[in-house]
Amino acid sequence: MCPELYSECTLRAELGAEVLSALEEATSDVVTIEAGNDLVTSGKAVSHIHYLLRGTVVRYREDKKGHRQVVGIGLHGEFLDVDSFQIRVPNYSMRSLDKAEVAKIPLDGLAALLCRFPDMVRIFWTSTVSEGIALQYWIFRIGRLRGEGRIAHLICELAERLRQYGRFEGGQLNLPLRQCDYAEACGMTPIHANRCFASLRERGFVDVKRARSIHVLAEPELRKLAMFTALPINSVEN
Amino acid sequence: MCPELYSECTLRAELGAEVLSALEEATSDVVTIEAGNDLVTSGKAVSHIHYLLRGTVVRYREDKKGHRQVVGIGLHGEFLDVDSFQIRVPNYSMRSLDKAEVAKIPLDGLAALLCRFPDMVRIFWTSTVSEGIALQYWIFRIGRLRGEGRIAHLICELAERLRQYGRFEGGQLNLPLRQCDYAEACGMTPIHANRCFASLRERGFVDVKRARSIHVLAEPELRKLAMFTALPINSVEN
DNA sequence: TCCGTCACCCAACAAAGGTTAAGCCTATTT
DNA sequence: AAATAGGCTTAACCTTTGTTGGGTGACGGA
Repeated sequence: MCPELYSECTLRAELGAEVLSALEEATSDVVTIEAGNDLVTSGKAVSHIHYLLRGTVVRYREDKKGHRQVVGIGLHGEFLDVDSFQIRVPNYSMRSLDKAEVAKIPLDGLAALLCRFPDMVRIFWTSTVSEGIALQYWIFRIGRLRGEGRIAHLICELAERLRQYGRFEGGQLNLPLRQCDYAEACGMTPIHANRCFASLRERGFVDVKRARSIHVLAEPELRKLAMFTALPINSVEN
Repeated sequence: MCPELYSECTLRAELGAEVLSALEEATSDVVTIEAGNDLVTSGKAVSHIHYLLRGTVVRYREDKKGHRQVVGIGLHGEFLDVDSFQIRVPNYSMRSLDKAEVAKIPLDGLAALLCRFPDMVRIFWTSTVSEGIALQYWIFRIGRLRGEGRIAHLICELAERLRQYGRFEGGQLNLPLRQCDYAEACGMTPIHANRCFASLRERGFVDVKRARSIHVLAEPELRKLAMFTALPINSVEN
């Protein structure tokens, strides 16, 4: 294992150095996933939890016709599925959008760690709560906003998260999401997502050549349009 | 405190008798909430977590214009907001749909309990994970289904949960939800919810005079229409 | 008994979003 | 330099959903 595997972990401060190095020891593999491949497949038992070292991942549910609903986006430095510690057989899948690097921690190894460091349970619980709040935002986004607002809302969320991680330089949203990924996340067709991007561009709120690099020009207006409020955990404002 | 306060708790088996009676001791009040009143208000700090002894509660987020998006439904026997142990200031509200009775456990009392019974942390964490999975279903429902399917999907979820609690006798869904509550949960207008109910009735899938008592006539068809799959936790099938 | 309220119902029209079927641009491959 | 593929764009048409405005029946309070 290369040293400092978890140096960019977003829970670094909470977990502390000792736990991080214990996690590193418990890590069984570091694998590379090519763009478009599944890390986790719905219905197949998992034996590890995943930490994203590099890349971007979507968590999704698929309907009968193979249409995907994205229900979460994993950014590098995040644990992707601590919840699978409880659900051995997930009913969601996860797929990388670009070349990703993933650290895998076996479930039994994690179980041992959680016994050795009881604080970890609290921290992971808090993290799960945090994700739950984010899911409620996601529901609000799809349930109460129409196309343009949904896209704007998702852009705001991603900008907010990147900013927290110190990776939102110059209002630039550099993520490997394509328009069709935004569509799958926002519950609409790619064609409609395209209309929405066009509209946001016309209004001068964003500058988008390709969805993979969005330049946020007017975040306040974007937030207003999307009725976006910052997540309550890990933020001072509300 | 009357005895056996938590006798109908859905986590009864997991928590065990000792913890339940400790919870009962830690309970500071049991209050009655009239229909339509908030238990928890977005932006206002909470000092207690809530357990629902009687009644039905919706958790919702409100937009600027006061339109609600319901993001969760609490049934009696459930803890409504263990997550507020971490988020002191919630950004959601909770409202009772009928005359409800709620047990309140102060946060500091709960903190003491969690130290005394470390297993509780695991149990509450698992419960939070479970709720997260349910939220992903909720996203799928709104994101990938259209009106009729959404209503069907929500009916399936509620039926499933009531069945787990042994309260789904005779295919009768006896909950105080009105059509407009279904609408707020499914991200549509009450008028459209009405059209969807009419359509489900015409097809013979449900018998609805008023939404407050829905008779499920054809659950398999309903599930198929809604592409509903049972929740993975607390269920054998997948 | 009358009145008001609440939940549900309905119809006509407008707007938003899905479907289908193209075409365009750019980066990569050959 | 031509060929290809992926991501984006557009247009025409149709379905779904929202909007507005009104109507019904049951029920509880004055």
